[in-house]
Amino acid sequence: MAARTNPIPSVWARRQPEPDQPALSRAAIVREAIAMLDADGIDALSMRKLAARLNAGATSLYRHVATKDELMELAVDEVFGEMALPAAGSPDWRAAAAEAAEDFRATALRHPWLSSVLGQAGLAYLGPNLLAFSERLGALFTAAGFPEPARAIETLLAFVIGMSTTEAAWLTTVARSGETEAEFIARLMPAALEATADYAHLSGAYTAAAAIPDPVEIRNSKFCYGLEVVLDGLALRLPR
Amino acid sequence: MAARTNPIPSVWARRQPEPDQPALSRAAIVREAIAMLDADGIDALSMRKLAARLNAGATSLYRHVATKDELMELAVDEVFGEMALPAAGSPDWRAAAAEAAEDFRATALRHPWLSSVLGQAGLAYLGPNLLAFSERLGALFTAAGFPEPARAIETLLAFVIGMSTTEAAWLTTVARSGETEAEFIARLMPAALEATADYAHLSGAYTAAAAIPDPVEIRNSKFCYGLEVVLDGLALRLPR
DNA sequence: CCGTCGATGCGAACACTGTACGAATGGCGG
DNA sequence: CCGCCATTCGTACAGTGTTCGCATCGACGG
Repeated sequence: MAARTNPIPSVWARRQPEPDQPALSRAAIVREAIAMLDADGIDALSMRKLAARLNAGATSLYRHVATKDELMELAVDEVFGEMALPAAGSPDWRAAAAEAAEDFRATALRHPWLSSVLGQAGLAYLGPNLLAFSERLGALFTAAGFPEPARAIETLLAFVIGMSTTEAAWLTTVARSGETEAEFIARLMPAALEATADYAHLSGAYTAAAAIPDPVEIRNSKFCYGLEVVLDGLALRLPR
Repeated sequence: MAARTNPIPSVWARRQPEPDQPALSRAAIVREAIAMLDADGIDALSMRKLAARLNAGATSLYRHVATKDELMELAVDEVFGEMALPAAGSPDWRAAAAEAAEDFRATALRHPWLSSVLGQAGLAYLGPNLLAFSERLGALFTAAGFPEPARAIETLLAFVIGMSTTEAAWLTTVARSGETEAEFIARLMPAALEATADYAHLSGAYTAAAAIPDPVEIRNSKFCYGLEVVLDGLALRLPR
């Protein structure tokens, strides 16, 4: 028992708290997790790799976070916190709602892994940031005079989530290919056209889309079109 | 080298093809995978367990399926095949579109794992069944006179996917708890009310929802409300 | 009837994963 | 100075997806 398995503890080995490397904390863990998720996608995040980036042992994380799923919930709510709270007092409810929707989309595209998590956990977990966001959205629709503001929220969010999820998944696929979005489309086009050869409407839509040079612009206008549709439909629910 | 690690091969050990257990095939694998996914959720599906249910060795599956991800893509398109193709010739485009939307939702709720996969892979993978579905939807909107049928499809699908994803994720959470949906809600209510104590609109919405006894009915009417909103918005795009 | 060949099945192994457990350590209150 | 408690972390376990190479089998050509 005399011989320790560790090297002789010396003054030099004793690590002193580095002020720039703030001690392990829930906030630091979540922050670094988000950074890894953004950089390398959802599959690249493992507790071991995350711990390594924090200069910590793998199992040390569990002192601050119960489980990996819980860490994900925290990460999700954290990025929801990036969204600006909808302006509830605005006289122009349409503009305010559109802004909130676009902010949601932008956040989802900035963190494409978010869609994966939403697909599994949904909005069931109510973090404070999402809670605040929904509340303000409710205030917005109530102030606008909607008889069923909750329904309006749900409808708008469903559209935004559906659109952003599809878009984020697409961007993830593109990113995995290592190519530009335009390159990826160009490479995929022949296969897509062949697959849709028997389908008049689909192949027509594909060739039409291919004519527009900038894929980003296509996606933007897709989103705007749908958003206007939803807002128009909602406007019909306003009294008088 | 003389002693084989296998037991002495005898006539009795030699397996004869059982006609009711049709040989390993891609179709059989996909079918069984869907059964497992439906029964126990997405986390319960592993190649080994799947193989065991097929009375096969784990790695035998890879003769018929390149990768687990590919298996998932096949499973997704397979369940898309359960949907009825939208009636393209119908004079009432609204009814036909609504029917397609509800069919999509029903399918997503019958296979709640679908949302998880969509969140990761999106609609990037174009299986023949989803292709056919989209094509018919395109025909429907074209016949109805929409100037931009592709946009209409995308908008409708975004809403349906968003709504179904959220709903499926919720149902998965409920299922994991082992309780009825009503029981689960009842147990969650105090926490939800406390969490939303500071938020007038949210807690109001919660208490209002709690008054309605049947949670299924709430979800149905949520979906219908949003669907009507989207269809109303689309109708405005029809010429004249 | 035998020999060969391609397709199929599968056992073992590899590199990882999330996480439970218990031992070590360090700083702090008494 | 002692004892305690929060924190850290090495080890271990039960899995995971997937690769490799070998065994086996049915069909077919000679």
